[in-house]
Amino acid sequence: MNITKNKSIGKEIDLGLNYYQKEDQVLIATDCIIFGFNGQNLKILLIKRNFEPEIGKWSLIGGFLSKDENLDEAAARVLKTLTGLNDIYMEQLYVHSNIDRDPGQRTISVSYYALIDVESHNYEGIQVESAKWFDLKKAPKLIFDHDEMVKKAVLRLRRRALTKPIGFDLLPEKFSMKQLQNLYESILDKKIDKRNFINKINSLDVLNKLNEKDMTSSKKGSYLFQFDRKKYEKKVIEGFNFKI
Amino acid sequence: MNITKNKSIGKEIDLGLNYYQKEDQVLIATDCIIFGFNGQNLKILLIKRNFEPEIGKWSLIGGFLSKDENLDEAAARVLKTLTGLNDIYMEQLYVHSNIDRDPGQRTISVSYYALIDVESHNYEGIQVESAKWFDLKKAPKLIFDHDEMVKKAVLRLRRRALTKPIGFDLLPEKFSMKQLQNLYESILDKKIDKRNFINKINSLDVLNKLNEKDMTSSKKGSYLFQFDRKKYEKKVIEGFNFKI
DNA sequence: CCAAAAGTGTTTCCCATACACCCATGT
DNA sequence: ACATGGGTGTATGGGAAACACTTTTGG
Repeated sequence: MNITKNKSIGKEIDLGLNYYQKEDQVLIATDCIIFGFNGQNLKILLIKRNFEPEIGKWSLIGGFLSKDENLDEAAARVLKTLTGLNDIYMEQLYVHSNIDRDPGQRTISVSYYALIDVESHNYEGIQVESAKWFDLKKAPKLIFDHDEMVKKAVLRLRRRALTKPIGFDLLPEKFSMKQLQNLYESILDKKIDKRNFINKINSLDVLNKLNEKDMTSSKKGSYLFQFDRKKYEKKVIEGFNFKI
Repeated sequence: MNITKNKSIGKEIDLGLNYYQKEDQVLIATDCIIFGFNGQNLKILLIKRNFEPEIGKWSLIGGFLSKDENLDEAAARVLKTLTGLNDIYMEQLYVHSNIDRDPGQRTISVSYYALIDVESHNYEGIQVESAKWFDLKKAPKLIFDHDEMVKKAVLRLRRRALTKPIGFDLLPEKFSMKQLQNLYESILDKKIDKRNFINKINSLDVLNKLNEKDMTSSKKGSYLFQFDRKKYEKKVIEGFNFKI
């Protein structure tokens, strides 16, 4: 068998010349799973569609890839459009490509996920009125295959939390140990023993304890912590094993 | 700000009507990183391009997505075209989308990786003369961003080997413990203590020891093993922690 | 008899887990 | 005084890591 007779590879041979070029071109979308945290629960940012198809239903935010950008840039642009923010941590997740996933037309979507602190970006940041934070556990059903995207994102976030530190993007600059534990419990969807959690976090050595207390949560007040950026990023690179 | 004024989302509103549809459509390719194992070293299957651009250089096998299939199907078709085989384990890896990644035209490529046993598919399977197995460590420089794809695939395979059993697809049906250890050492790129490895594998309980020996490797001969499909697949689902 | 690969157990150490009481403060 | 959430340490068990000698047999 000669390679030039093969359809899948043959196309490339005729590059720039034949009908395949036009015929098989498709639209590329990117959809963003935006996770947030408010100190208590893991949240997800959704948008109510005010256009067809599926008008009135909830969906991830998304947009199409333009000729002049790569996917990372497209995802960042879409995120900026909605939240007004640059420099958000984003990671490519998965490509969804089923033929009829979008009933309107053949579209392939690359999902990205982002992590942000809800409080810092609630009113100033979110510029689209139809966008709303939902508790992850109480989120409505989404259009197309967006629920599947979210499911994959949750799994990825969970795995990430078990191998790299999480929180820099999801927590305010100063936070209590309890908030950090709430974050981990939300992501892993399980209760963690308080002492074991603190021991583990301390052994990671990525936090600086401040001489400041958060007095809103209790009468005694709870010490606030900060991530030590250098130590944190070192752990992001080398990773660890968070068995908890 | 109204969402309908937003570029990234606005496009969707005009669905089926405006120039964006044609303008921003692009070609979707899929490239396959095909890992093989011969009992000694981890291999990768490459193809020498006999067409432009980059004629004569080595590349991953790939092809374009058609209108009538999703990406998994496209990757399986491309693989079948080259190796003649169905039912190969494949996994989606990553999307590469830089604007100029393919100098010929704007193309976005979704990489997949596959695992196969080199011996079983060497002569019967590989039907393209210009395809060749390379030792992963001695592979030539590849075209475009294919080296980056391979790098990501190796990392993924490594992570997989640490959390799920590996070998069903990469080893012949019957294999020696030494071969399995060679496989792990190739993937993890480190020496493993023989006794610790055997203890670990035995504790996983996914192998059946046969009453057969491979007499080619030594005078004494080494016992052959088989994967117990059910136990193996159970471990694939539940995962484990292979610290080695 | 010797070279070459196969096969086999034990000890040590670290880390994950389980677990309960006192502290500080505002009301 | 008491209710509420904050903060702290230890004992146990299991799994990873380090480690060396005997067995088999073809040449």
